[in-house]
Amino acid sequence: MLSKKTKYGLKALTYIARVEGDAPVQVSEIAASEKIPQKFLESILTSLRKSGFLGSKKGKHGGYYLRKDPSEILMTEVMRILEGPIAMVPCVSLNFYEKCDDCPDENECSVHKLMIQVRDSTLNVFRNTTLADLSGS
Amino acid sequence: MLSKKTKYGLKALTYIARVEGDAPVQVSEIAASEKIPQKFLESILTSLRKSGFLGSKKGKHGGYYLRKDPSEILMTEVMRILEGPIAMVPCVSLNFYEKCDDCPDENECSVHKLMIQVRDSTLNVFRNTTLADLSGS
DNA sequence: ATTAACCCTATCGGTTTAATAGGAATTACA
DNA sequence: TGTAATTCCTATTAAACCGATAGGGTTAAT
Repeated sequence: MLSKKTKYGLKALTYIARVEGDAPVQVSEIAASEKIPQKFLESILTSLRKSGFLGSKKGKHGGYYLRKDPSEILMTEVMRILEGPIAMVPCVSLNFYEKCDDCPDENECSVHKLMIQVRDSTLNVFRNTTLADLSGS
Repeated sequence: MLSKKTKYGLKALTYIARVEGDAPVQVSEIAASEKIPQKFLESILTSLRKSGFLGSKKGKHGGYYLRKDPSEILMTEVMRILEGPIAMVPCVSLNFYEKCDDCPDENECSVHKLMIQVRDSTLNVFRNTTLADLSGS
């Protein structure tokens, strides 16, 4: 299941990408427009800022803005920040690999084989989708 | 994340498919061989029995057996029983659809569009994989 | 009768998720 | 210079879910 955090984060990024003029976009505006609890959204935008996707301007008339062109923001990167590993099991994760306690040999594990296929097909989607694709009509 | 329940369930099904002669396979044997907590595994096999994948024989020398040929057990079906929806959000789920509270129009939701792609690519894997594929060398 | 196995219900501790609370720091602008 | 608007920071919470365990009931082979 996609977490609310990820869902809200993606919607917020899309909103900013669509709206963006020169002025930064305020949390309150995004929250109201996308029906996202404001305080929760604040924490999500913070993590997107800390990971480099967003910049912020403090104080009155402050807000958030994209630090890259939407076409350069890949879903693989966004998903890994918001949702964590893309793979369904750590033993097939490229960025968050962990060995299973049980499996003596990954190559003989039926789950391993299946989950590699799922990972690859999902990666194929995320690698070929950018924020520009999401925000475009 | 794939739940332990699903992981254990898949491993158990694979084990049964590989071992199967005429005699049913015992929970204790699967649990020991695959390093799965036995009581937990019992509950998993129960749900696989109730959903028609497995049959059981009670009493001494009892156990579980497949009710269909492995080549006829599709991952789509197994995953839906063990893990639930294949889609990452209910609003793109084929079998567990739910409308989002927020979204006024699904067709304009960027998350919706992205998650349809992910769903389809994952479905494509599960629809083309059977237990025979998992248990085959 | 005894034993081995599945079957059923309940419970529990831990973790994660989603959200809220309260204020501190910063900036625009009158 | 003061006030309002806004991001920033830390802490807390309620609920849900997950993984596992407990304890026995039922069934069947020998």
